Amino acid sequence: MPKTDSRDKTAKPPEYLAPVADYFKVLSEISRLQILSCLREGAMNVSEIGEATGLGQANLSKHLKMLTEAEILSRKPQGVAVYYEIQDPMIFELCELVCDRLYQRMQQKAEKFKRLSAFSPSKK
Amino acid sequence: MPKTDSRDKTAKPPEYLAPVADYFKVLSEISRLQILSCLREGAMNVSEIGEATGLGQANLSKHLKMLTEAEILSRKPQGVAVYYEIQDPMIFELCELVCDRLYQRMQQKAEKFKRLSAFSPSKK
DNA sequence: TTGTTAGAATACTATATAGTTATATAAAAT
DNA sequence: ATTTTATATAACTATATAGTATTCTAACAA
Repeated sequence: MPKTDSRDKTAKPPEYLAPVADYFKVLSEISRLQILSCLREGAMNVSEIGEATGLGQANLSKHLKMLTEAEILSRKPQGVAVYYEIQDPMIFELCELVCDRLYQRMQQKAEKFKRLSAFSPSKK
Repeated sequence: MPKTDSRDKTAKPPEYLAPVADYFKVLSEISRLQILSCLREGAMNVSEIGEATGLGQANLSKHLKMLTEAEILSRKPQGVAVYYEIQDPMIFELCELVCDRLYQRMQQKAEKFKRLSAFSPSKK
């Protein structure tokens, strides 16, 4: 019996990955991150979000729909206005993880640059 | 002096959100998640990844390039083959957070369905 | 009722990108 | 040197989607 690599080299079927990919896709657009960013402070109605982000009305409406369907935001009509608020704060965990990591990387690159740059005094 | 809402209603400038959006975008495609999924077990070369995922060679090569440029994978040529491996395991934290949450939601929906479905005995 | 306002929906355009085919490169084998 | 093999790159097509202009709906106000 030939000794073979015991790892499962077959990837998981893509169907199971689709919901995860879809979730990340919602978070992969600047406009939607802008919306989430300004809703951190609490609920806002569409007009307010529009002012805060500078997004056009129809465009904003579409993004809000996506975020709501992803169950990231919840939708609360109040008279003629509609308030949106964060329904799942986990997104901020995700964003912070990514932000922190990107920051670390920048720091590391800056450090490396400092150590190796041509005009720094070389360490002896 | 009018008492105004003290919240900062101005969203952060989009430039600062772009790197975060870009990062999530890398994780927002099934094919790339497939690649990451099968690299959990350790380094693999391109052919192996191709077999495991069923992705076409050129397509796979492009995805690997993206993942490498995002500093998620690292690239190790070995003779004529090129091995890729996870460089930043943080992605698995992210994926797990999302997976767990999606699972919770499904469970909650199942529970709700069970409690409310027309043919269950109604609680007295 | 009529008008006004907030938000959603529709239709359209422009751009980005996943996948594919074909070609290029470069290491190893002959 | 030539061939073979592994990977990368370039060119192309097809699809998805962000943004915008426009229309629709529904709540409230006059």
